[in-house]
Amino acid sequence: MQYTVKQLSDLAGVSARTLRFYDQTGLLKPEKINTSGYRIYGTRQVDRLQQILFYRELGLSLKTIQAILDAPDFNVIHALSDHHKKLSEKRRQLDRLIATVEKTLAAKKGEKIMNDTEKFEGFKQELIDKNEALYGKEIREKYGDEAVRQSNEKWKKMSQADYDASSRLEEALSTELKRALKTGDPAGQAAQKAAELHRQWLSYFWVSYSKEAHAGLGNLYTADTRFTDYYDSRIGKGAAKLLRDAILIYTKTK
Amino acid sequence: MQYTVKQLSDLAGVSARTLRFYDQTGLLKPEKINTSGYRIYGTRQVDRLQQILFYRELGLSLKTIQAILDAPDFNVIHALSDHHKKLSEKRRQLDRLIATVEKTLAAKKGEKIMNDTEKFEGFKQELIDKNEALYGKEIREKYGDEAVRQSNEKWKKMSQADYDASSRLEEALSTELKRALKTGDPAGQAAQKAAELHRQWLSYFWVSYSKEAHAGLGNLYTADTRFTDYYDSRIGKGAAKLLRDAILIYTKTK
DNA sequence: GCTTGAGATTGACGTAACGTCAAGGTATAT
DNA sequence: ATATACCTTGACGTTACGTCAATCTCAAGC
Repeated sequence: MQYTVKQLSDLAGVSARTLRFYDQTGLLKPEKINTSGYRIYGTRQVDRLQQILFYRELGLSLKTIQAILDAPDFNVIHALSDHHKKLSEKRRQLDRLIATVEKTLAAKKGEKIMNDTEKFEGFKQELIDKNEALYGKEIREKYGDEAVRQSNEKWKKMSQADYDASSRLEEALSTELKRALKTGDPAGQAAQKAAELHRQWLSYFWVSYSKEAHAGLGNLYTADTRFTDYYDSRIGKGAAKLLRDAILIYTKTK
Repeated sequence: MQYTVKQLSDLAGVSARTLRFYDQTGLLKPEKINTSGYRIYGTRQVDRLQQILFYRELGLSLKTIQAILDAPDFNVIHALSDHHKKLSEKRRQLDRLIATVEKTLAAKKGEKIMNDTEKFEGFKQELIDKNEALYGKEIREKYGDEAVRQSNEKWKKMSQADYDASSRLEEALSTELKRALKTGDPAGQAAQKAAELHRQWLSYFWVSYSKEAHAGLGNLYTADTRFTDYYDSRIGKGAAKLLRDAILIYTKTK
């Protein structure tokens, strides 16, 4: 069997550059060079390459490998037994390493959950307060104390899962809004999808959804600099205004 | 406590050159430079160095380590998961390699003949090959070569962003499945959410989605020990079966 | 005060094992 | 005849430092 560089490299799973490099260093010379200057490898080279890769896997330097393979008393069977032993050992090492990574990962995840929970609690309280400050009076007047109490209850009961889900929605909204910013068209597909996501996201926080309230919140986004800053800095300049316009269109047409 | 390069290098067991190099790349800047131009390290730097060496031990690149240390809560889990994946891949490859050594040894001893392809069976580690090995045969039989080819094409073109997104989905799936395991109910909210996430995840790998194919893959999860082991070890005992059942319900009812 | 040896500094080049262009020649199918 | 895939030889880039060289600083001993 005869192979060119590409053929052998495909066979062995190494790059053509690697084979040229091995030729250059004398580690693996081709069987011959044809009239066009192409490297041609034969079966003996294939076998030698296999040996090289075994040793390479063990972490030996190419220099060392060459010395081993070119030693006059090199014994293939002995070498292979040796490979087997060392590879098994290496696998045990790798297992230990993986276990360590897993442990670290578990610890970090634990940390993150605690962190998120804490963040979440703080975030919840903040939002309840903000909600109360923004809408409390108005809603109280319109729908009575009971509605406000219910809303706040819902808030407090909001589970971690809900929070996670709403976070994911927020991320999706952010992505969509970024896309929408490229065209800047509030009636476009991306912007309308963003508005829809925003409605879904809202449903995690409001007891009942109404188009008017949604539109009202949209207006707030440009009227209140805290919101504008939040969206513009996280998503891009003009994001708050774009979202507002998208919501206005969304609530009117859907 | 304050240290010069040599003192810190002795303390931490790294060379002074390493510390200078870390300074140069910004990975570990000294606390201050004294009037003679000496680098002076403080306690915070000692702690950071410890972190660096820990992650270095795990095999992460200095670039990655810097990213982790400079953006703690965001990057670390993803980076470690990523690394874990790589290490696991490496482990699987090692297993195959050991098998190849055994085979080669048997061939040499028994004068059996191995063809050139067999000689390198354990060495290749491309994702596509692996994907092909895992899903190829089954899917090929059921849905034809074209589907597999297209899927491989999709893989090749899959961008880093997609990869990241699919990793996140995988993580979310894992979380949801763990939650579902607590009740064990495949029709429950968590399990159904897991099935949905699994569908989303799949969409990153399959060109076209069909309920039948999805259900088929679900069945594979319990029929094939490779999958069962994977899910059960990573998520919990019975995870594979639960996911299968959830998928079956999901594909029938949605 | 002077010497001496350890330790500090900034370059700058070296190393391993390739990866990645660039510029050009070759084989082959249409 | 041309497109495409594959071949060639440079030559520079990469990672994580090692290894000089030339020079400066510090603490100790005489």
